[in-house]
Amino acid sequence: MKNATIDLPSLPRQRLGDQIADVLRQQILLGQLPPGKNIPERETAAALGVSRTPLREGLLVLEAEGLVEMSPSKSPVVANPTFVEVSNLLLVQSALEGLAGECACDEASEGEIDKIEDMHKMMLANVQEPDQIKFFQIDMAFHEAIVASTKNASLIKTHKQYHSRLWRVRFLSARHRAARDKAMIDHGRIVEGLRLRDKEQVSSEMREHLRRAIDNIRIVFAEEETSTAGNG
Amino acid sequence: MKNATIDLPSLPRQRLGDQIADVLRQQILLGQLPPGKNIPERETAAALGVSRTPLREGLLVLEAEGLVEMSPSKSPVVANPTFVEVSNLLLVQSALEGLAGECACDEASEGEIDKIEDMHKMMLANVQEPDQIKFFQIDMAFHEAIVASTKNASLIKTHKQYHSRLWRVRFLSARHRAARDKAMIDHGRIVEGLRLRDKEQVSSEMREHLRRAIDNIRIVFAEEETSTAGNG
DNA sequence: GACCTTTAGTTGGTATACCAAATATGGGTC
DNA sequence: GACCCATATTTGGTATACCAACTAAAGGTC
Repeated sequence: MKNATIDLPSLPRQRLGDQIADVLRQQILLGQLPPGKNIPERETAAALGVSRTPLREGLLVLEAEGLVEMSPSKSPVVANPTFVEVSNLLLVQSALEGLAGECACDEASEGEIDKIEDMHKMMLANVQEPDQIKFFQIDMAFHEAIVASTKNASLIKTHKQYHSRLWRVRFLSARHRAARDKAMIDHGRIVEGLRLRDKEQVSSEMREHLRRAIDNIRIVFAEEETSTAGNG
Repeated sequence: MKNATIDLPSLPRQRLGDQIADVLRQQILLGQLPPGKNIPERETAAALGVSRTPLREGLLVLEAEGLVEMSPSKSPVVANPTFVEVSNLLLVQSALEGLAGECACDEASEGEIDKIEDMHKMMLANVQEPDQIKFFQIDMAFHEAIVASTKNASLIKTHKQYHSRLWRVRFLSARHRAARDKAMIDHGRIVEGLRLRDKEQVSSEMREHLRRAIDNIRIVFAEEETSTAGNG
């Protein structure tokens, strides 16, 4: 096993547990720690070059976020949500982004809207590129930027957590060209509404954008169903 | 100091850290641990009859919920949110409850709506009682019951967290008779909409109900301002 | 040969011990 | 007498050690 020690700054600017949570969260989002994977405490702590105490604190953070499930006498495990659970998550996220759209019309500066529009244009330029990761990352940044422009710290934090839990499945969904095309249409209307500061339009477009995503994700789960059935 | 040891079941059915989080959360909500109060780890652990490790895990839970703030080399402290922060929390909660109202129209059973209506009637019977705590507790249970009827686990959990953070300030707000009267009107429309399964009505009533609460809470902060100014 | 029992090993849960940073306090100096 | 520096104490952060529950495997019995 390669020694995956994370770099420890001599001055602990941040709690080690939070840094560990960040590292593990990245690994989960990127699929290096796939859903269902065990995360034994001793082994993982040794691999990261830390003790069990901060590792455990990091795992508890991820458990609170819903990315990891812990149960007594069993190794913590990367969450593997069902379609219904993901659907529920998307509903909540749609409500959060609906609010974000409304607040952004009040709070976003022109400069922030400029940057949001830039992201939209960059996505348009990449919509037919084979490099899906780039497209997807800008997609996520687009949504994050709108939420950030509301300056509502609670909204930003809660949205970020749902973002993490939905990252993987939305990434799988973004592989479909049709889903990307639909997303671009929605994004265009959102940017347009932001320019006009039209709360009603932006709010409902963002809300419905995510609700439509549920259908795309149903396809992803159906594919996974057939592929796992083929393996068994 | 009285020994406030919590009862430890010989079989740890639940993680000790979570139990500790529950105990401290109750104490914060009830004002036994008022905003700004220090929660030193060693002292508190000793008072609860546990070691620092699980106490710390409990504190981290409360920090994630926003009820406690932790910073290096300083005792954890009970959060003391500003009006702007509370206002932001209420906006998010309004979005969550708006979604809950919509989903409840689809998912709530007739029996669940019966219980929700019972709570409403019980509040009507207590609206002019001096026992504000009882009125307030039913008020909170009323909102919780509607959210629970959606069967959306993520929504329930996130709503519960915001519920905790808003508990104290909403309790202070509920002392005002005018606020209670207004609440009863809103609740009546909500129950009516639930019976009719009118998503649009229930959703917008619940959303606006909480947004109106912002004004009541502004009054609470104004009062606190003057009272602290008087003390200084 | 199959099933039950026991035991060894692994897991997470908790307590304790150690460390470093920050702070408050007391003594010394100007 | 006031201000500065050194030190002792208290804080949270981390590592380690211990424990109880669960699991799985091996050996004995029917």
